[in-house]
Amino acid sequence: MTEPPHAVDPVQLGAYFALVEVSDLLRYAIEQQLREAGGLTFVRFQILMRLRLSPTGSHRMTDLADAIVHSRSGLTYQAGLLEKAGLVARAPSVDDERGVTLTITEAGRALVARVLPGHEEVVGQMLFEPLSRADAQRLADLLGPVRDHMRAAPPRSGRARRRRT
Amino acid sequence: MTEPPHAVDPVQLGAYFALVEVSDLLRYAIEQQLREAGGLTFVRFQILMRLRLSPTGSHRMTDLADAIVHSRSGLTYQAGLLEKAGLVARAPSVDDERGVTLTITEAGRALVARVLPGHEEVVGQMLFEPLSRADAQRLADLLGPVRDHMRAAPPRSGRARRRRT
DNA sequence: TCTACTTGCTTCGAGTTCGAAGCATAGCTA
DNA sequence: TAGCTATGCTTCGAACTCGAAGCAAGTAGA
Repeated sequence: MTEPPHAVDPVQLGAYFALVEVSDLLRYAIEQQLREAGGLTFVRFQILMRLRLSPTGSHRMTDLADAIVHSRSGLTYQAGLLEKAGLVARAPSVDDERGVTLTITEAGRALVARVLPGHEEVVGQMLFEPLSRADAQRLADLLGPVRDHMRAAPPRSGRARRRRT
Repeated sequence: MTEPPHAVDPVQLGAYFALVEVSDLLRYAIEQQLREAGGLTFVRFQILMRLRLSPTGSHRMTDLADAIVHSRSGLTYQAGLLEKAGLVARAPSVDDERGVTLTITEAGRALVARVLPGHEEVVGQMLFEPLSRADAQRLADLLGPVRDHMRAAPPRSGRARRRRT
């Protein structure tokens, strides 16, 4: 006799609830700050950040969608808005005519530079004020492997993972 | 001379990014399961769960909105859907004529009972498979205080917190 | 190289979210 | 108790999200 495969015990339940609440509250606070500071949403901010962190300042649409855990159609929409605002440039990918490569513009970099300090302040206050440096390290050590596991594992047993459209 | 008040160091950044990714990936997996198992969204599931966990099976709208970190207008919308589906009942609060109390119905309880095993399985697989029991305890111990801090603290220095509408 | 399958992105429609504004009830202060 | 402010919820419009379907370009096998 073995245990049911993936029952959730009370401790796990507490961790799960706390995780959901913390991420929702954090996201809400972040959205407020970004909106006041630069008229950005969190999704758009994440796109700009990912582009900015890239050495080339660019990413393919699909890679970006996976990175920020967003549907491809939703990313198309957001890319359109960012392009219209002059914050990114869209161009067909060089090696694959189907692909679209997004590149952050100077205006995009400037906007990120403008909102980033306030963003860090919110994250610092909301998430890290109650955590010591060692706590932050522990949190990263716990969640890093979880993220890798989630990215690797097929979400439902057996069946193939459907990619988002 | 003191440090900048809330700069984010690389370790914190890693924890922050992992937290955002983990919660997004988890939410996506949960949404899939709930939809397949019972035509529910995560928001509706959270509402039903909160009601079910209450001794009375009821909650006021505002309390519910705060609990699940949702706008009041959004909750009104969802409550309407749940009521139409016969999963909750809406009634004016007894002690405050303005208030609305949501109560889970038997059909609501039945639906929760039906989708909960699969839900726990997804959470167990996605979130807790890479974590030992001690890890889960550590995660809860880290995130619990963070949640309490977020719920207590005014999000922006000085200014009064605007409540969601 | 023709055909069939895959992949990358966009378009589309339906559903969901939010904040602002509106309305009704409560509560407080003079 | 009259009037002011605060609170609880809903309505409304605009914005955003998703999956399905569609189209174009790559890829692999005969």
